[in-house]
Amino acid sequence: MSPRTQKQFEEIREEKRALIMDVALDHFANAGYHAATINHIARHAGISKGLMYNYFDSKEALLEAIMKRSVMEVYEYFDLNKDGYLSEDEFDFFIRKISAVLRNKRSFWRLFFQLVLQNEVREKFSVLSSNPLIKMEFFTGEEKFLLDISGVITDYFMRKRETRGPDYDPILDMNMFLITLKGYAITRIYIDDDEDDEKTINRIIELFK
Amino acid sequence: MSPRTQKQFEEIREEKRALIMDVALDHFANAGYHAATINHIARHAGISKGLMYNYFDSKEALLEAIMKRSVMEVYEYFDLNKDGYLSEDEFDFFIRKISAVLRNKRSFWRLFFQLVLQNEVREKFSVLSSNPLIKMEFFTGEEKFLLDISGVITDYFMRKRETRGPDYDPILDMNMFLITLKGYAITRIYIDDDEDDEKTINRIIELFK
DNA sequence: TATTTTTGACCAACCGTTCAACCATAAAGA
DNA sequence: TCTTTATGGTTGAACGGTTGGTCAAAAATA
Repeated sequence: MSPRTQKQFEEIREEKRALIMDVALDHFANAGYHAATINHIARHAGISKGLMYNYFDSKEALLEAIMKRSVMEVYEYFDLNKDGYLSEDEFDFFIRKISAVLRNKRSFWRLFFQLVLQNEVREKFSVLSSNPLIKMEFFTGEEKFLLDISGVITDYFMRKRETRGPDYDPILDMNMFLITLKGYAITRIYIDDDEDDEKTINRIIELFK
Repeated sequence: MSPRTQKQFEEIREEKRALIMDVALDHFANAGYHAATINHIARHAGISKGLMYNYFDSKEALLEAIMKRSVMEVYEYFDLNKDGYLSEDEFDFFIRKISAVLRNKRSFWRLFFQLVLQNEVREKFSVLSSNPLIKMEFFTGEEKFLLDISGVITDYFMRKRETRGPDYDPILDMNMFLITLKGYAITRIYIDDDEDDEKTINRIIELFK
């Protein structure tokens, strides 16, 4: 018989797990995964080194948990399973959502880009992405998680062909869109306070709507 | 007295130094600087670990030497000290040069983006860059090296104002150009064989000429 | 033989990880 | 109300392994 109820324990555990993951994400992003140390994370989370291993099996498992949580947060934010269809009216909203998710989760994106830039980490942790930011495949053991907005985007640009003339090249337009999106992402990851951000966002919408 | 002439020694030393740096650059880019090991580099360069320290004082010094060499190569490739002026006619050539320098030195760019994504490495090795790809400041001890094409680009877009109408916003146009350039760079670093590359390049030139 | 290159065993430091021992809590028993 | 007790939280010393770096000795060269 447990002195505390099962639920109490789980709530406390979940809170502490979240705290550790928050601290670790920042440290991973700042120092890089390999240079980051369990000691540093434990100290900044206000717990002992040993306790880290009560919550996460290993440093690698901690990274996996962080990545999975972040991908799920982005996934839920975009709510792609709802319809998976991007209308022209929703396009503004879509771009603004991307802008917001980049701003709000900068540490994650910093870490994400670092990981996908490294071949060996990419293989080890299965953070596969031939098209980062657009397609994120991530699986740990049995579970598999996939965030893929490439289908939605492809669909959107193919439909544009109907309203544009025969000279319209949907593939080229989409590639330019993806390039712009990634360039915007990298820029936004570095520079946080950009007073021209609204202008830039509007221009991107104007160019690809 | 030295059995070989001073010059002979220096030539051999320079060659071996270059070999080590080539191997190290690939390994740093693939595994990440911190995960990369001196042992691995020595083995793949066909020398012993101890000899590494005959050529470079430390792992950090090796990274600095690699970064400095790469920045100098890019610098010489662009030949910016020649005029520092980018005319409209040269714009095509300029974009194609960027494309080529991204393709030819992919390992360096992979490493570069990894480093500038990490705050602590950025501080430690002074690879400063508020605008990566556009401005690279790098100094080691006394020496200082700077690659900055931002001035040339700013100048180019300010001049565009004269031929465009009063509605033309040079700052916005330049920001979009930089975003596009960085997005193109990130894309090109990941994907090496893109049959649509020529189309993309032409479109970028068309958009910002 | 004089000089430089090259080696690999060696070292201290640090890393991720483990574990036996304590601590805190709250229900159960007196 | 106070003590007991069971349970999971928490600690930090300790461990094995790896790393960057050193150095005395050997090999290579002209």
